[in-house]
Amino acid sequence: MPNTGDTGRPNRHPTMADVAAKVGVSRALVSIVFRGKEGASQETRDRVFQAAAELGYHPDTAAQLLRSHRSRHLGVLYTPAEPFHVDLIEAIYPMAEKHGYDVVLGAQTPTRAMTKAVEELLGFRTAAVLLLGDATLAEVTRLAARVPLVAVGPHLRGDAFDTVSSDDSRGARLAVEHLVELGHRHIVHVDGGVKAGAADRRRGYRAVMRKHGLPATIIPGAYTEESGALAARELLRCDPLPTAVFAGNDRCAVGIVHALRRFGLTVPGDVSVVGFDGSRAAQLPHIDLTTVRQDISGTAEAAVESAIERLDDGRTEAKHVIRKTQLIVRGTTAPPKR
Amino acid sequence: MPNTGDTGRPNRHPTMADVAAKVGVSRALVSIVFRGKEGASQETRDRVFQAAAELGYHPDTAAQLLRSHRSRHLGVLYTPAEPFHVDLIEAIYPMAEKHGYDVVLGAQTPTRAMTKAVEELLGFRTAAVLLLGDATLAEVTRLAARVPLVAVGPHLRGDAFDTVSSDDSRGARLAVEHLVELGHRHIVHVDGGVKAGAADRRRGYRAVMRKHGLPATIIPGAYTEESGALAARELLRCDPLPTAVFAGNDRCAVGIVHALRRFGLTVPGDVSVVGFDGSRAAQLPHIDLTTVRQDISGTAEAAVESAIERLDDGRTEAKHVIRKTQLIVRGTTAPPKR
DNA sequence: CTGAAAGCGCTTACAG
DNA sequence: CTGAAAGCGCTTACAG
Repeated sequence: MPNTGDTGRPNRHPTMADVAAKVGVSRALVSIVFRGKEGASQETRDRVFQAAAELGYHPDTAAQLLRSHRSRHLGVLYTPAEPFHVDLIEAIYPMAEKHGYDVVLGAQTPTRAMTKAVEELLGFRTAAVLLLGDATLAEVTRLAARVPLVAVGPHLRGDAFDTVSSDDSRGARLAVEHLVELGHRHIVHVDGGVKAGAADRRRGYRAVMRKHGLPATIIPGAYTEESGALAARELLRCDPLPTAVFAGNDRCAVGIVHALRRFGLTVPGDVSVVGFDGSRAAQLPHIDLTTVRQDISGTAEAAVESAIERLDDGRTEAKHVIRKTQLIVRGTTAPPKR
Repeated sequence: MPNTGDTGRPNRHPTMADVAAKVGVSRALVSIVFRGKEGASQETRDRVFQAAAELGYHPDTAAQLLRSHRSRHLGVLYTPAEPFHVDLIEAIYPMAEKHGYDVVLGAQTPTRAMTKAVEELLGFRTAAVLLLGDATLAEVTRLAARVPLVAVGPHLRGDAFDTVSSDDSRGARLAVEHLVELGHRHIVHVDGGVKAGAADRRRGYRAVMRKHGLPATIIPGAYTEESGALAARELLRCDPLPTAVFAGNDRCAVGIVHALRRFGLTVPGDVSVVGFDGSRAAQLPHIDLTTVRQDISGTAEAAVESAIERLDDGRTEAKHVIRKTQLIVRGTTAPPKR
């Protein structure tokens, strides 16, 4: 018995030829209709889309990519567990769409190194790659030799890739000046170690403290809630207790706030806390965190546009964009009671 | 002047032919080496990989997919902003890899509906789709007609798709029994509305309360921190104040804990709180949430294996897996003081 | 191992 | 609008 070809499996996708046959036109015409090119009457377009819908036809992305030799995909390398990255990719999607690009996500997870995620993206021949988060100059340079690259976050310079970063130093100064203006003199910084922007935030903190003749105290931290909770324990060992803390980022700040409250202290009554990022978590009503907001949609916009300029406008010189930061005063800062 | 073909752009990817030419072998042999098939000596393999590395060659996924007519990609539809989904995808990656599959992420965001993400995944011709989170029976059934489908989370039944869900009802009973055993009599449930598992968790709560002759009180909620914070305000209006709360999920529980502490109450001193999910957030030291853990890695494993069975073993009957839940007693529950 | 060949599902000119 | 044709970068037999 000959095989009928019907395996009963739902994954035999219809092709352009099926649609063409059903409508009674050429495959080329179907292609034209689906790409929205001129050369087909409105009536034909309607019939083609109608037939496609009935058949459940959708173009094969792999075939389109292969033949057109022109990817309309932006690869985005990100860490799913990083809330700030999630905020960024949610902003990247509409920006990419505006320019006619799709987004392909490359996830970096505990079991999946950056290199693995990169190879996957390059395997899909994405037109460009947006790299969120930390990366060394060597990594970025190597990647940029293979694909147009925009690094989002790290303060790196190079003429083979673009970057979009925030004015972390200025943001830190805004945060600390705010605390000083409220009357705080004993302000501690829980830093972000070697993570993106951490050095500049430290610098900004130190500069303001020096300017006001105040002693700088830095507790080593990281950009996580755990590190904030840990730092809070350190804080409690200080005598006298600092009246304010400038955290390396929002996640760290949230950890600090919760740990302090758990230990029976009030925020901002006993201790004021400022974060950094302006993440969604900071906005939650039970957190209501005073923070330095990075311009997330502006960053997403600049990153996508940098990629588009290289892709569609032929720009080849590097471009390094720095987005402004903004102090958002909310409920975790107040004048010191002591 | 003829165009040399060198545009100065870094995105002219080398092909298999380039590698073959460099090594001095046929393209077919390079293909064999890259797919790890037999038919090439160890020495040839080394030379091929060496040349590929020097050229920066990586196979074109689109071309492989197109020609082999056999996708080794699992599409995963998820919501980046949902921490529980992030925990799941991090577990899905290694499981998929174990079976020789790659993962393609389809993101559902505020600006990007599920249908859009689905079309993208189908455009890539992923071999199967794992659907995380909420979906209606109609949606799931329609999708399952086009691609082998595993729905993770929703308590749906159908013979066109597989599901993996948790024993939410039993989990809820474990949580509430725990509170009753501690001596609580006034236990409120902040529910998850129409979200996945919410109905079963409500049922479990009601069953235990009824069994012990206790009055059931349900505050309408959602699976978010905001809803928890909101519910905490409701709670404070209760007279007398309930001594324990069973939250619809961990995010909601975290919102409740924080809001209560912010209002000056202690957890578990004044109020005990139990969550649901066993998410990473619940484990954080400053939260230390008592919760009902869903078997995340077991769920990921079952979901991937269900897909693999349809793909590689030809299974066509539906399979509905229910994973056990487990009570994890941590620091947010204690005997009532009142 | 080689080498020629076919073909996956498309896009892209091109003559009619 | 059609129709035949070439080709994207691969995989997959197949004869040698």
